[in-house]
Amino acid sequence: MKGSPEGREGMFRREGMRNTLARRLILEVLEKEGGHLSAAEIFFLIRSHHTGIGMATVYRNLELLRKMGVVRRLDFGEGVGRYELIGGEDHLHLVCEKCGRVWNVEEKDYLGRWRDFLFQNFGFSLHKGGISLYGICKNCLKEE
Amino acid sequence: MKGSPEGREGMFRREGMRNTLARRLILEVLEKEGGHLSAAEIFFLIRSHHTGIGMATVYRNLELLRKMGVVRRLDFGEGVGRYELIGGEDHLHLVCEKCGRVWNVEEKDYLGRWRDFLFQNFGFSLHKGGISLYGICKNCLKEE
DNA sequence: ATAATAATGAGAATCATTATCAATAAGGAG
DNA sequence: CTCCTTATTGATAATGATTCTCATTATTAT
Repeated sequence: MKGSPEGREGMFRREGMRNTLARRLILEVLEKEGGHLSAAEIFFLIRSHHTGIGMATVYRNLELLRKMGVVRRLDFGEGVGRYELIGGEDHLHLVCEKCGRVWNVEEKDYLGRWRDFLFQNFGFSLHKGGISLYGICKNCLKEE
Repeated sequence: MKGSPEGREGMFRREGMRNTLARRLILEVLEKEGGHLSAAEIFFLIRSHHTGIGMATVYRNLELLRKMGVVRRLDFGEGVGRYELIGGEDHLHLVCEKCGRVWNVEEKDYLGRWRDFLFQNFGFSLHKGGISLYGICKNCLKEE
């Protein structure tokens, strides 16, 4: 969506949607910060420069952007939803259950074979991105 | 833990833990019902036979059992935690984002190779069980 | 049986998220 | 540019899941 010809302004011009400040700011934060941000984190990052943006608006628009296929909601089992922009290389999330860190891994080969396998055997169409796997990371393994 | 020589009574006998009614009932429900139960579901299943078991007790003991390595907490992104007994064959959860159904898949081969790959390349020790993958299931693909 | 204390139930408290609703502002028409 | 329609907003209340509090109860070692 980032590099689409219509650009930011046009992105919301369908179906009577409007190109509002809040939406621009949310996308801006997601682009600049990258990573996996919670609604609250996005809210406070925006608040540091623009007062008068409400928490509810952040939630509403994240849900809207999700439905539009622009962002993806992630759930690392912390009890908080996290959001990332869709686009760029597909990647896995390796979530460490000890330290809570999340490692992005860009890997196509195994993931592709895995996807084919699941589709052929179970008719299950695995998502392109946003796959999370749980375990213990390198660093935490050392400490044991 | 199910087939351990000490049995149910002995399971809690370590570190000053006690073998209480609530704990026995929670384990019983998890065994009988199988599947992936939420705390609320476990609570109501117990309540149907035994009044006077509190919600807080269910949560407390599920967390305890998790720490003991007896149950696993699952998160399918519904905003509710789900619990299953650890043990038996390792399996994957294929979570359908359309219908919400969860398909248990017992598969060792690919999963094992995948685990080896992640360990060798990233030093990441993938969990034995409780891995969830998101996508669209067979049935929902048909309807599109 | 008794004493020491782990565990409990009930309800309050917390945290993330969603719903409500009057006020605001985006964008098309003139 | 101004006016009008209505999508969107901010503030706040409401919800739902989970955790905390604390006086009471029940389990276990003795």
